Amino acid sequence: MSKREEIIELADNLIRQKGYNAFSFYEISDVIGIKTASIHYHFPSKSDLGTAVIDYCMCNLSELIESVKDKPADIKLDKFFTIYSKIQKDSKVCLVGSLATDFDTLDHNVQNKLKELSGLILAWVSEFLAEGRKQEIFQFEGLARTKALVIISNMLASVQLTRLTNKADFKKIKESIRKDLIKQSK
Amino acid sequence: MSKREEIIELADNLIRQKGYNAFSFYEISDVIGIKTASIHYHFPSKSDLGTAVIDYCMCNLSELIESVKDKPADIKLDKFFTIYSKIQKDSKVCLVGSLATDFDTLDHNVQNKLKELSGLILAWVSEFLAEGRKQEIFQFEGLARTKALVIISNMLASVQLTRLTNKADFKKIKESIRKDLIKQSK
DNA sequence: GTCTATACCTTGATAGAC
DNA sequence: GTCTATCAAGGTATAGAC
Repeated sequence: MSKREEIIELADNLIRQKGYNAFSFYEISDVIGIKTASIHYHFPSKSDLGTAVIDYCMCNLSELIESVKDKPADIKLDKFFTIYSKIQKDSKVCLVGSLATDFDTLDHNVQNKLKELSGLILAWVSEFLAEGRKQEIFQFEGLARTKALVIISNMLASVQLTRLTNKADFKKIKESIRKDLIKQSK
Repeated sequence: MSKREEIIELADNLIRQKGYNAFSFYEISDVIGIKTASIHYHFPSKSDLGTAVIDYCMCNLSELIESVKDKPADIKLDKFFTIYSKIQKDSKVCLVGSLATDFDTLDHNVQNKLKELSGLILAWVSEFLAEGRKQEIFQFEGLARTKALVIISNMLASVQLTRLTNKADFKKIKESIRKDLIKQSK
């Protein structure tokens, strides 16, 4: 892994653990054994690093989407849930949620990139929800896009909320949503 | 309103707009016409101000809970939704969500106070959900506490997410949840 | 690409006068 | 209670040598 990638991955983790405004170049330099000035060689400004982190996240997500594109909708839902299960296991939060709370403090470049990321997530989830309903795997009322917003909201906030209540709550929330969505044979 | 209250209210707004680590004493001093040193008279440290903000939020919520305690469950649900509608109108986020993303950077006093606040919210919502189901106003499966977690998650994240997608999405999410919950006469 | 050195700014916080 | 003055710490960022 290149130093550039190392920096991005560490920054990603720090943002999701502490928030964008609380992590510093020094923390990165300290861990990967490189001086703060050297980080500026790879990323001239903190905003450049911020956008790179979001880009990295979008690439990973795109790969995941591609890798399950021929799988049934319920498998896609599982994959989607797994993203947040992993996040929650580390007591972190998701990138979108972390950056959304700091939105007003971000540079326009970072803001726009973040909107791209949320757009990608929303499009994917909307698509496999619609697909699952058509194939009678899922059941829900209204627009697929609205249902996607509801489900994404749930995951996004669950990882935040279970920092305050109980780690076990995450699983309960997840199972409750799944149960509501999966069509019961009555 | 006392200077102390002025400071708390402004800090509350700043946390929900920019995040805990991005707001500074200077911003407060600038707005309410008092020097930063004077703020330290009221709140020796930033953590003291942080806990005071959460306390203030808990007091307001307790008053709201008390004011609707004899009302039917669906009115309570409306009141609960209205809290987030107001937040969303200002493009802000809720205090719990904002502080949850910064959780690891907060002093223990602030962390504990925040857990108290989330406990209060969760207890109230669980209670009126259980009550509403018993009176056959609401319908849902499983524990009231789990359903409360799901609904709180939705509101908490909606105000964050609609910063990135579309302001109108908030209302759609809200209506979708309400429709799912309110018992249909079939 | 990475280093040293350093500039420059913003913060939270304190001391002491009024 | 509020002020002025001041501090130490920590942050991003740049210049220039290697």
